[in-house]
Amino acid sequence: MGKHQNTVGSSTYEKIKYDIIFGQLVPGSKLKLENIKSQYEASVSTLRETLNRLASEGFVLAEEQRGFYVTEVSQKDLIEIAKLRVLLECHALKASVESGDDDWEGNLVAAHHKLQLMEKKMIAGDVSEKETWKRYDWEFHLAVIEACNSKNLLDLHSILYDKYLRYQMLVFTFRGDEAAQEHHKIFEAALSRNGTEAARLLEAHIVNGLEHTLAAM
Amino acid sequence: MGKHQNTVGSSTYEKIKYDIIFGQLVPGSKLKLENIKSQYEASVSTLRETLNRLASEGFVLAEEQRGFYVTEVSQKDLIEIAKLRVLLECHALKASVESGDDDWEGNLVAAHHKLQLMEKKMIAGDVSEKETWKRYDWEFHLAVIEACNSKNLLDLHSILYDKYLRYQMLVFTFRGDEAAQEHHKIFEAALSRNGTEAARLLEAHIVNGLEHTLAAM
DNA sequence: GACTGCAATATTATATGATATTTTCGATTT
DNA sequence: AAATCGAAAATATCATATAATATTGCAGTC
Repeated sequence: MGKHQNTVGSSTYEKIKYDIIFGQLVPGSKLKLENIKSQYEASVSTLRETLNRLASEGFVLAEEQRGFYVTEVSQKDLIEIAKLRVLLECHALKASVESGDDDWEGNLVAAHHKLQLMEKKMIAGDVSEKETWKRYDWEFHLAVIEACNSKNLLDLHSILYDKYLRYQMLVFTFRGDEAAQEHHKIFEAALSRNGTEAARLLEAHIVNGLEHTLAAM
Repeated sequence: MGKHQNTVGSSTYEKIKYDIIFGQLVPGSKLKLENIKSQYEASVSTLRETLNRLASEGFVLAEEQRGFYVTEVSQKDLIEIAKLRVLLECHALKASVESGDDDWEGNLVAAHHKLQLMEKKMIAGDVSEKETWKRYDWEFHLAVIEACNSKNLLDLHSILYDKYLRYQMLVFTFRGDEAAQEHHKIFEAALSRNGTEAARLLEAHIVNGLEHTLAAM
């Protein structure tokens, strides 16, 4: 089967990226190679490959001859990221809504359904699966824009989403019912092929999330 | 002085990136570690760091346990990149024109002046310095958007510009007078703080370049 | 006594060559 | 043809050597 066994490199990449996004590695802290070597059980060379990749994506700061640091966070940076996400995701949404086929609709309906189920659980007070919830949120947002017909755009969006997510995790507080309703409205507008309206709703959704996070910082 | 001596890693990064952008390394070709090791005079580990960085940026394709390849080119990819450049650069331009201060104006005037001088030379038939010309083109486009007040946006734009440049170099033909006039109009609109008009002109400039390149592919 | 500049030392990052895995490809067999 | 096996080639990983940066301690000065 397609179950490809992971290399040490790719799995440490996943782990470190995860730990940065979910706050296990604190912003600004130094990533001393000898320390993280034991923590992630990989050799220096492998770690350097990983850290160079993460530096390209902006999760790590690589200072020549001085080592690696977890990227700092700031309100300004969050605002920049949110604005860029609005710009790219709304653009992708409009393109996607225009050219999405039946497969796209099917995927979208499925992603929305799963997200909705999870949101109901969380609103009911069960916060045990916030991990899964975040995955479903990602899958929903991706499903909406997936038919935009631009791999380059989807790749950029993916990184921006993760950066935005990092800030959300930093000050984790559930927006609950409000966000769920916004998702639902976006879903309906997209499915009825009203790109302009869906983009408007998506922008509001992101901006609301931004303000919520800023207020908690 | 701030003249920091380069590490092997950063200089091989520059070299390989340069060779990809300027077509020295042909699209799709395999980057066998032993081969490029002698060509770029660096060890396997150092090269792997470099190639991982370039893979994050999209200039290299890293296939797990199968090695590294120079990213392929295609008309579809070029179109995607041009569209994204329009989206990001026009957005940045409008923000920049709104908030640019005197320093921004000064920089812009200088960059435009230098570009213009070089364009005159090239139109007159001297194609010996296309290297410098390209740098001035970059510096002009950067100067226009530099006051957009978003490091994240400028970083993304920089990578997109390089990807676009790669396609231009692939089919190198000088658009000459036409492009020079477009630059001049963008410059005037930006300086007179007419963001909407400048963005419209910039979009046309990029789209014209795109069509020129597509036609030559 | 506190501060500055300098040298010796310790720590850390960078780079390398060697080793262990994995894949590729051709020869052989079914 | 398809499948299997094994040698050769390539990648992934590691431990170690080299080079740079930070730190410490000590004189000399204000």
